[in-house]
Amino acid sequence: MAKGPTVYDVAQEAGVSIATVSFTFRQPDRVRPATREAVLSAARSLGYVPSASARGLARGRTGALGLFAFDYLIDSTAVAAGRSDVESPPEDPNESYRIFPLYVDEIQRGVQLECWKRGYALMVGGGNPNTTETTLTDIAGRVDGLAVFPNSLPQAILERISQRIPVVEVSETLLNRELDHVTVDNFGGMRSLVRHLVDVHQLTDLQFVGGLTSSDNRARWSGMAATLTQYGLTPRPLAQEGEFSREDIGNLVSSLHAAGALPQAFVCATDEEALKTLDALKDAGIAVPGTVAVTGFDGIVAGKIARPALTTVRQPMEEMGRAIVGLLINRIENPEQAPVAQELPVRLVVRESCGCSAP
Amino acid sequence: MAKGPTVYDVAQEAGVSIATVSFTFRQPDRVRPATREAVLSAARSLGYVPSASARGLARGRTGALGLFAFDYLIDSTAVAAGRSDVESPPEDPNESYRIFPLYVDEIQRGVQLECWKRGYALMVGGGNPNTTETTLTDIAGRVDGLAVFPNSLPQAILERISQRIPVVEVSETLLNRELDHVTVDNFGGMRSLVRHLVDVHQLTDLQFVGGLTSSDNRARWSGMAATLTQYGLTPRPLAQEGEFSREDIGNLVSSLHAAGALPQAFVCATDEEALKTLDALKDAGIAVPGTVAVTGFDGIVAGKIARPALTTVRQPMEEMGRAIVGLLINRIENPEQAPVAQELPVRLVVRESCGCSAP
DNA sequence: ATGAAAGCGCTAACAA
DNA sequence: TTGTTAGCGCTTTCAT
Repeated sequence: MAKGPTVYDVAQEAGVSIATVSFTFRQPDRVRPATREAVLSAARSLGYVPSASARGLARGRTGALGLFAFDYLIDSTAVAAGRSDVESPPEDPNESYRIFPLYVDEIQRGVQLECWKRGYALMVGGGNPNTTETTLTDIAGRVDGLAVFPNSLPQAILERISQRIPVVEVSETLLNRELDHVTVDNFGGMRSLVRHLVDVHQLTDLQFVGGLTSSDNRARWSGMAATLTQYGLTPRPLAQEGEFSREDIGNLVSSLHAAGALPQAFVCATDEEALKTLDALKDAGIAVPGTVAVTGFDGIVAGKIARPALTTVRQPMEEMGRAIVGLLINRIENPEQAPVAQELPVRLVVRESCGCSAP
Repeated sequence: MAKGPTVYDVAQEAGVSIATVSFTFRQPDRVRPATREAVLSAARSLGYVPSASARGLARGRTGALGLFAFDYLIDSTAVAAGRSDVESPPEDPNESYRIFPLYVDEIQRGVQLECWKRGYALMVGGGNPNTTETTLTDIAGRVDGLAVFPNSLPQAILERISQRIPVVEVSETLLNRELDHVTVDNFGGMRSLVRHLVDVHQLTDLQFVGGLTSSDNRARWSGMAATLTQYGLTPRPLAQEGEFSREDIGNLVSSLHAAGALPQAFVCATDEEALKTLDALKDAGIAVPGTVAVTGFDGIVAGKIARPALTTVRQPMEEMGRAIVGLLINRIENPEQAPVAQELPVRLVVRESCGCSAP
């Protein structure tokens, strides 16, 4: 690769100064048409490609945004297990994970589209258990703003980066509200869901399933609790505080079953937990929605394919991605503004697992 | 965002020169341990984040790779229609496309993983019908190498970029073999598939379905033709040269059906076409695999969910992504080397649509 | 082992 | 309208 031509080469070829070359690209109207043509054709014939590094250095901004996500290698075996109609044994290692687009992917898509639309380039970074500080500052040094998924990187590093460039968080608010972030109406979504269960299906005995580690989950739980209270009903207490594994859920189900104390519905904090619950219930030979209903939250694709299809609350993932970019750009242009928390609406998606019949 | 600290600030704080600061980060062994500590702690306390732009300018390389893909908004309605067990009407606009990860996504994943592993940052770019030259050179100016999907951008632009930085193409060889590219063993894959159809299912009358516009498709077709010839069989001539739409396939199927001239199998060039064929056959009330078999090529996820599940040839997408990055980095480090064409193996995936029974 | 200094290619005052 | 020029922050000889 020969070192490419620079502004100097183009300037010489066109018989103008480098400033004129720069203007021609940045503010075409500032130069006389004839000059512009000369520069453009010189650039074209030379195969000139402006150096983003040089420009970034000079302008103090890179024109790129970053997206940092944890490198989730989901074990879809567990997810797939809930779907009786899909072959379960992975055919080869390549197919053993990521059968469906995940939450993260869908948001990433929104981020990409919005970035391009707004004229920003997008750098994607991936965390993994041993993300070094170097990797991280490396990407931080390349962008004008960074979007991060919850838990995708240590709080200390996050803090440091956010001192340097705007950072927006998805869902979670780790750094005490100093950062912009986008969330969804978890409380309201859960309220709609619970109302559906109570009003339409006449259910009164609901069990929440989900850890209370994320703020999303906490909001969902409180939405459920508050709504039931309005009806004069009492939600079943939580089984545990932390994350629920497939095994945890299996144990929960069997002990409840053994005690003859099954709820009328398992209201899960996330689709993933709901899928695991579907799976556990199936193992225990308990009919869904016949004997007990199950609901999720998120709206991931796997829930749509599951049988029974999962009733859930869908987050507007693509919109979230776009909103993230909007906040980032807004803050880049407007650094001093107070932190913004943008809340997006969710939508109840009624399918089969709540007791409604298939369309 | 206060302008962040620079090498100068760190140097001053640590009581050394900027060169020493640079060395400390680039070649830690070149500086005395005590010095190193001083610099590191100064950097830490100042919250120093090196500027990628400055570094890129100075070194002549950005340390980033680019991936450019067409912004495929797949109409999954057609795809979903082939699956009788999945609700077909999209619930909302957000769900009307991209139900499953696409070919492109899976490759992108491989690219991401390999980039991070090799210490490169990744910029993703998205083409759309009106990608301007500006957008494009903009991304070209930011990276040390670019991976492009076929048809994701005009050949003229591609040519220009490849003059400046290494470019590797996925599958297609547009620019007359001047570029590195990765392909898969389309010919061999099709041979395995045809042999399966002939040997196991005793089929002798096969109809190819697919446009001959891509080199992948051409290789698949010739693999089929050559293999049948070896058996002394004759492949059905192609119905048309260009791309096959759902409607084209519908017409093909009905005219064949009306003429009582259905083949024993439709061997499709891609999974997407196979899914459309499944769909068309279903509309025509023709049983698959009972009356006629159908096969695809690619191994996209939707084919696995379809009913009957699609027999196909799977491309090692993640591997392809990794290979692309490998070629790119190799050429960056070794610019003068002759163009490389790396061919990856494929694997026959027998499912139901060929007549085999579900596992 | 460390410092001085010359760029890397571009932008943006400021002049002309 | 166009040219001059001083950086932007970092790397990298070349001295010391």
